[in-house]
Amino acid sequence: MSEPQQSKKPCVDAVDRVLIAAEDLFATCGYDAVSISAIAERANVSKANIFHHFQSKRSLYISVLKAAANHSTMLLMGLEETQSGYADRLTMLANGHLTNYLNHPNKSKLLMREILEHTSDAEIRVLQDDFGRNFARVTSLIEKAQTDGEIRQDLDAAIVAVAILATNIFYIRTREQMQESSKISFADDSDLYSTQMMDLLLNGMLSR
Amino acid sequence: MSEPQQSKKPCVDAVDRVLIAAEDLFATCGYDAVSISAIAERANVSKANIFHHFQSKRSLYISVLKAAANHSTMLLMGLEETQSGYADRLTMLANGHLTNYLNHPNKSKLLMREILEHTSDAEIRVLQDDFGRNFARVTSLIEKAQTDGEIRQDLDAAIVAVAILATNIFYIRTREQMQESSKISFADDSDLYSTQMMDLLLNGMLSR
DNA sequence: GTCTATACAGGGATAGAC
DNA sequence: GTCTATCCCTGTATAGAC
Repeated sequence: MSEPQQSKKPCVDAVDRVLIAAEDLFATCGYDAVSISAIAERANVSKANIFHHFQSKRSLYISVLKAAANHSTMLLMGLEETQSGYADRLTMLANGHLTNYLNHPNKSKLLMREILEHTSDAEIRVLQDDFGRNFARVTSLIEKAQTDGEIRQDLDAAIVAVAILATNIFYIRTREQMQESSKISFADDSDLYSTQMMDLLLNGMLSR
Repeated sequence: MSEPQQSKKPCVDAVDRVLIAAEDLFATCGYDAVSISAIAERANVSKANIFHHFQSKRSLYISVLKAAANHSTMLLMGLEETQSGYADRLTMLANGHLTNYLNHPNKSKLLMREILEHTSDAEIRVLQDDFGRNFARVTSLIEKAQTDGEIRQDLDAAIVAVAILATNIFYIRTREQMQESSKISFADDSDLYSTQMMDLLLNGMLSR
């Protein structure tokens, strides 16, 4: 239907360029350390133009966050219907969670910052609730596995969920530091990390 | 030797009041969101006075960070000499790590932020190196446990260390959110959390 | 050591032409 | 929709009196 864009150099329209620049800068430097001027410069637009499209700096930030959230939210869907055993499903879940984040480092940095920080802003509470719902979904998957007897029934399902998510998040956030200090075999091999960690979580670390 | 201080209301000298105020504000709001004026107001001194004692905002921040690091660093010491089995030692380690952070939320927030973020600042790299050394110490404790046969030898010791630290850090950072969403039994009982998590890590989650 | 006053840069946001 | 120019405020930092 629409004509092919007459490729100007940017080739995406201004709003998108602003959103991309903002995502990048906010993710790297944090909200307060980024100025509208910096975003404008990187997006090749004027400051005033940004304020034309977004009511305020904060609302631009919220837009960026929402885009990131939409992108990451529906990862878990479809997992409930898989046929394989629960251990496999949990492994797939952990792996999917991890690679999604590694593939979109900016979006994940932004979301994590807001989820781990305790904000009073209503718009952001929504994101935290999103996360809470996803967490609950993981928990209930684990509960099913317990009913089926595949997972120990004396464990709190939430503890298991925390273990899976926590280790993933830690890995993502500290990967770069680990790479520097060498000696850590899984630092630049997320599959290796994932395999070993799930082995530990599933089977424990004590010798038998 | 020294005379008892003639208790003025503050009862600590200006520099300390500034450091305390700064720690509190930086921990809660982050570096960029805190202004010298805000610190001055809370500490009951003038802006200029802060700049008299600290060369710049950044150097004040570094001072606060260093104080926090000194306080938290030598937690692990003495653990190598304990007599009990490795499983107990690791449990004590995890527990100590956790309660230390819960008892000093501001210091831990500040340190975590800087450790998890990838900074280029040389002064801050020092803190990250500190953390790296502590991490290495935990790892080598685990390696000893493997040599003794108490812990599975097919596991990478670093994976075990990551699992312990990651779950603790996640717990600390998300405790408040968990408390809101109820249904999470260990949200306001860190001992319960610690016990259950170590049970999971030591024994795994699969039924047998 | 502590203050008041001030310099000066950069921030967010608006006005108005094109 | 996009720009240039501008407003006003707040931020860090300094000067100089006490």
